[in-house]
Order: sequence, then C-alpha cells, then structure tokens
Amino acid sequence: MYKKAINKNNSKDMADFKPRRDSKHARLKGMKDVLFDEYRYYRLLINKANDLAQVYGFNRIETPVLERSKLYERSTGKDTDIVSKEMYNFVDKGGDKIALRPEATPSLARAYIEHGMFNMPQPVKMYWLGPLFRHEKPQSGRYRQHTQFDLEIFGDPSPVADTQLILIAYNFYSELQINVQVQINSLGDKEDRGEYITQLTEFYKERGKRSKLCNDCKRRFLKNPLRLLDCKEPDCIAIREDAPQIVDFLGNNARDHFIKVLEYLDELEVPYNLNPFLVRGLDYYNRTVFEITPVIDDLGNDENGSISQKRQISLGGGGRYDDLVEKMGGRPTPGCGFGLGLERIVQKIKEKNIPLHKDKEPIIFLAQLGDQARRKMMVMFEEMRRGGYKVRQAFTKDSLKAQLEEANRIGAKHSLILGQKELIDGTIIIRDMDSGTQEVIDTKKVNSELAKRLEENKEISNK
RNA sequence: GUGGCUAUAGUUCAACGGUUAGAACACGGGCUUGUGGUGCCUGUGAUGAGGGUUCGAUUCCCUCUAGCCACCCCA
Repeated sequence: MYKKAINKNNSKDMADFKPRRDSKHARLKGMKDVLFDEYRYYRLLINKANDLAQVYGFNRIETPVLERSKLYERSTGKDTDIVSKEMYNFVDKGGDKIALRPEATPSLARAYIEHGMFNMPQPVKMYWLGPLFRHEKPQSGRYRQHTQFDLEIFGDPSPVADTQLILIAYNFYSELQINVQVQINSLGDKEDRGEYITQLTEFYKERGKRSKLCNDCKRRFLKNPLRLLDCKEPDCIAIREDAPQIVDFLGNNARDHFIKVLEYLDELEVPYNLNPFLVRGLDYYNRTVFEITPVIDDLGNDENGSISQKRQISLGGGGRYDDLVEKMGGRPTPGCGFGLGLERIVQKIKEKNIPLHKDKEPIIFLAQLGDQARRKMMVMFEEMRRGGYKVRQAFTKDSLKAQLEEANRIGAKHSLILGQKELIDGTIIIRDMDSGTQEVIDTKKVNSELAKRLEENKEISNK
C-alpha cells in the first residue's frame, strides 16, 4: 500500500515516512487512544454517571485542564506524591507556573470560592467528568492521562452527605455488575489526628521497632507517619498489628459523625469494611475517608491468609475535607467528595466479559445506483432523518455490493435500494437484511411499509 | 525513581543458528457488470533501531528505544 503510494507520487518524502514504531511521532508514554469500539464502554459509563449524578441532585461543572501549580501545592499538599513527584509542571510563555490538573477537587473548591457559590442555596452539589494527568510509570490500569467521574458536596457537614457519596459510588459499580467493597475509616478532626500521630510515633519509637521497618517506612516515619499504616511489607504489617488505631482517638463530634455514616450505610445495606489502616494520600482529608476496591472473586482465594496474589487496585476513593475551602481562602465551608477512574472500570468490565447492550433501534440503510438515484436518495435520507428514522448510507460508493456490505457491517435491519429502473417506474426496493427477501413497492408507500415492518418487529421483540 | 519480562504483517500467534520468515483473523480484488451476511479462488502486508559473535542471526550477546508487569503511590 505504501509502496504503491510511493510509486504513484514518485515522492522522496514519502520514502522517508515510517508510519509505525517511529518514536518521534509515537504516542506519549502512558497515554492512550480510545478507538471506536472501546469508546462504547466510555459512553456507557458517561451515561451512567450523568444519570446517577442528576438523580441525586448534582449539577455538571467543567473546569480548565490547566491551573496554577500553587493551587495544588496549597490544597493537595506540597509533600504529597501527587504534587511533589507526579505533577506535570511547566512555565508558560507569560512566565506563569502552571500545571496539568492531577486531580479534580482543588479546581472545584477553587471554582466554589471564585464564583461566590456560598451565596447559592447550600449545599452546592456538583459533578465533574474529565481527564486528569499524573506523570507516573504506567502499568496495568494506570495511565498518565486518565478520566475521572467526580462528585463534590460543598456546604454540608451532615453524615448524610458522606453516606450519599458512598451510596452513589456503590450504585455506580453495582449497576455495572462489578462487585465492590467499600473500605472506610475516619481520620477524625485536626486535633484528634494530632494526638493520634503523637501516640503512633511513640509506639514506633519503642524498642527498636524502627530498625525492622522497610526503607520506605523509615522515611514515612519522619515525613508522614500516618502512611506507615498502609505499607504492604509483611514485617511492617506485623509491627503495626499492635499499633494504636485512629478510631480510638476520635473526639466526640468526629466519632458521632462517623458512627452515623456507618449506621446509614447499614440501613442502606451498602457492604463496607472498617479499615483502620486506610489513610489517603492527600493532605486535605479529615473525618470520613473511603476507597472502593473490587471484591476478590473466585480466583483470588488464598489459604495461608497472606495478601492475595492478585493485586486489587482501587477503583475509586474520596472523603471529607471540612477545612479545605477555608485553607484556600474561602469562608469556612465543610465539604466532601469522591472520584472514580473510568479506565479501571472499563478494564473490569472487559475482564468480566460483561456484554454491552446493543442499540435496539432498527437501522434503515439507503442504497443507490447511478447519479440520478443518488441525488434522490440524498434528499430522501434527509427527509427520513428528520422524520425520526435511524438511517445510514454510503453515498460515496458507487457499487451496490459495496453499499450492502456496509449495510451488513453496521447491522441494518432494512435497506432501501433505488436504481435507474425504479426511478423510472416510481418504485423502490425494500430489502429485509436478515432474510434477504426483497419487495418492490411504490415510492409513495415507503413510509407506511416501513411503519408496518417496524411495528411487526416490535411485536416480535416483545414476545 | 527501583526491579522483572517482552519486542515478527493491522491484530493474535508460528519459524533445531541454515531454502523465498509461515498461519489465522482483518483488509483489498475476483467467482457475481443491479444485491451484503455463509463458501471457493486470489492479492497487499512484518523481524523496533544500532552494534557484535558467526561462513550464515528472527534465533546468541551488548546498547538504545518502546511496550507490558510489579514496587512506591494512586483512579
């Protein structure tokens, strides 16, 4: 094909052009193209996200892909992995330090403050759908650009808000036939956490526990002791068995809040796993934090109680951030939110071979032979389209064969065929694509004939 | 950032160091100059890049690049 092109154009430029595996023009690492068939999964998820969000009273918001780097340093936290090592940072032509957004919440908090949303009826419930960027090393289910569905509630301190978010997340997965479990914990309020971290640090200082920790944990001990809790090294897990748990340090308010959330979840029959070791990697969380993980099914059993071989990546997560808005310069405003990654859900759906339901509307394909017929069909196509038919065509093709191939490919139910002969007679051929039978009918009767056939078809599918 | 594995047509895979690198699916053409989906015939199309060992490298070695997987962390 390539050689032909070269011969045809006799072009030297073409000879230099290597279409594949040329790193100069290849896709960037960790980025991916979503092609036609795969996009059907995304469409499914986007529709589901829209439906669910709207039912629960959320309104769609979009924010720019680019933000000031400072935004994330102040909100997400300068020392978090996301900001300190994964953020796409650069200086633009005006000399501003900007970043490709690595997460959604800061933009949404920023928008809340910037547009004076505290003047709107509270709470302000918003949902968001879009790409996020993190410069990580790609692996299964992890990309440098991924898509998140994100829900945020601003101005609502009630545990009902936390619960609703978890419920929506749970519904989202369940309705896509993905079995998930909610990991949940409470980080308490600022003061509680301060006291807890002191105690935890004391605990690890006892009798050379620190020397047994893995290198990462030694670093964590100094930088962010909370993260000692979710290390996966067996030695570190063993040590932390006896570590103090944050739930024992919650103040009365935070504890009541957390208990309420759990009670509501019980009431709604949302299965959860109280996970005292769940700490999330963003600075702004307080009180409720949660993460959604797939339920380990059939294959993932492990007899010796060790961590399952199959890695269970998080499908989504979120929590409460009552201090975030104030910290960013807004009025004190409680809030909570969660995000879930579409790519990982698509992966799950594919793994489990969950079929995508096909479009049930019957397609009518318009085929033509000869320029006169083509003109007439082009007009007819427009009329039928406006009339609500699901029409398709391949008017750029001349041969009937090629057109019917196309009709077959897209799964048309009927084809209307117009040639010279029919043009003269004032007739048209209507072909049933399943049976292959066709009938010549008066052009004027197209509508009634189609209506009749589509009605029959409906009756059959209802049975 | 650290580690492991891999690299052959558009895709999924073959080829004891030795003929012209095979096949399936996909794509194009034909059997069928006004008829698709099943059949038969047929065509296009690949060893990621560079170096080394060898009479000879898709095969062995090195470097680079890319991809996958895992750790860290996260969606």
